[in-house]
Amino acid sequence: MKNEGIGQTWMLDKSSPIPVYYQLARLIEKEIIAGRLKPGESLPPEYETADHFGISRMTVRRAYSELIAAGMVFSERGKGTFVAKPKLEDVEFELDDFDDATPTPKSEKGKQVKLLSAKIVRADEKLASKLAVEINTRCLHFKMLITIDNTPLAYENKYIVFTKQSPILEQELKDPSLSNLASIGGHHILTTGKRVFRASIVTEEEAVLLKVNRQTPVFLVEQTVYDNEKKPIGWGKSIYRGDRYRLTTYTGWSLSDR
Amino acid sequence: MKNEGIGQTWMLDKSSPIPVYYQLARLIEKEIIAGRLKPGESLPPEYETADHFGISRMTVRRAYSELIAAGMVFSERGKGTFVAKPKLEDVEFELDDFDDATPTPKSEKGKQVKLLSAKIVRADEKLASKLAVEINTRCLHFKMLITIDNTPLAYENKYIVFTKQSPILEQELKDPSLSNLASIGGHHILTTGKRVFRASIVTEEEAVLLKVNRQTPVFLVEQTVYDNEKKPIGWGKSIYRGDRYRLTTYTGWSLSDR
DNA sequence: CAGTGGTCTAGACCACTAT
DNA sequence: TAGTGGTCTAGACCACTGA
Repeated sequence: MKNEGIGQTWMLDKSSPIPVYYQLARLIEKEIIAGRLKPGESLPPEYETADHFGISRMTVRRAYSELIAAGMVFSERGKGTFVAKPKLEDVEFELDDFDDATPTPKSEKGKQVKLLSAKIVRADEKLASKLAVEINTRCLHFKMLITIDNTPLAYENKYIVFTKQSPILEQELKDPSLSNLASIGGHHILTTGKRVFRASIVTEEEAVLLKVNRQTPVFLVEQTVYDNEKKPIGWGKSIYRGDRYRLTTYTGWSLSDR
Repeated sequence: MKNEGIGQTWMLDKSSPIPVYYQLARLIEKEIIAGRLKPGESLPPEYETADHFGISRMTVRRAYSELIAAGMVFSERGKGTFVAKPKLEDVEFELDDFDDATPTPKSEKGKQVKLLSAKIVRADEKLASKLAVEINTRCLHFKMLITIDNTPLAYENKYIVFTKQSPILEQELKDPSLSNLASIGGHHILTTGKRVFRASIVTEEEAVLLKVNRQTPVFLVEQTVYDNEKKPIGWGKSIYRGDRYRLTTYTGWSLSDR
């Protein structure tokens, strides 16, 4: 978990108009993105980094703070500062209890992800454009069904760019989130993701899989996962039962509840 | 726009285990929430606050930073630090161009909000529970239709607790967002809001209003706006055409694009 | 115990804004 | 020019962690 300093050479330009703390933060960000600083590993302690670059500890703290605010690292008093695990799937849906009166959040126990199929496909025009690859490029395709207590809740289709060294390990399919799937194929740490939510109605096929009536409302969720270089490496289209899922957002001020 | 210092008396306890910067931030937050520091007004300059409380300027900066991070204030170099206008409706839907290939965001020009009705109603059981008031409490009820180029896009029902001094001014109904509506009735600055999104299907009534077919998918958006004391003061239920609206979220790391 | 991050100080110089 | 926020320093003491 230890780490041997950041950047062999001086890469901080104190005479630059760009603040030192920002230069340092970006430098560390690059180390993380490049994979030379991996999730779980520790950053050099503040004193050390300050020494190494000949800057004040407060300036180092400012740099670390930026990374903390971005969610890339976290610190623990008395222990150190560590690279965080990227959380791409953190805008999770909640299961809708669907009873307006009782805000009791149902437990997600019994939640299961069933892999319906996993195969290699050739990108058609649409998929090729989503993944920004040539048509006919080979991609991994996963179909999954999410159930709770054997009731189907969601149906997911996920595609990731196929990169030769992609042995599909049973083990890695236990949590087939797009970000985990993408990490199978030697891809780097993921940096960003995008989700688009639409309100829609089940198709025939989906109705059968989800065991719901025709005309059942659903969330249609399109998710793209990007590379370090912001190139798409994964794309997915999921159907969430509108009668079981909801999405909640909070806005506004308040120091108190943060 | 000037302001005469924060807190007449010493309210900072330097011997407390609670950090001074945090005490100060909360103190200023209270001033803002209480309305003694209004949006647009300036906070005392950093030097002055530091002097006033006998603390270092860096500590004041840390406090101000917390408020900036919370979105309550903002600073401008050379000018000062100012109380921000609360933005409650900032998780706006985007108009869906609905053509997957072209990500050209349609302009929202021609967008109009038509007030269908505005009246005083008595809270039924459901509304009473949403607004945390007694059944039969009087509330203002607004029905609105949002159109663009005369095409209906969304239908909104909003309720706010009626507080006697609520002269409904035409002028204030031009932008009938919940937070603006709520400010009509002498309510304080709003602090927080919650939105719940569901996927659903239009009712008969809504289909007529929105001029869409039966079975059209829609977003059902429930919004609650809270008081400084976190008591609900407004509640709304809106229907957004699923074929014209979408919701986008971004997740993950990256210092670069912030 | 030594090592870490958390807070705080009392200065400093700078860039920007307004007058 | 005076006033503001933005950055940075070189210390300090503390609370917490782990061996």
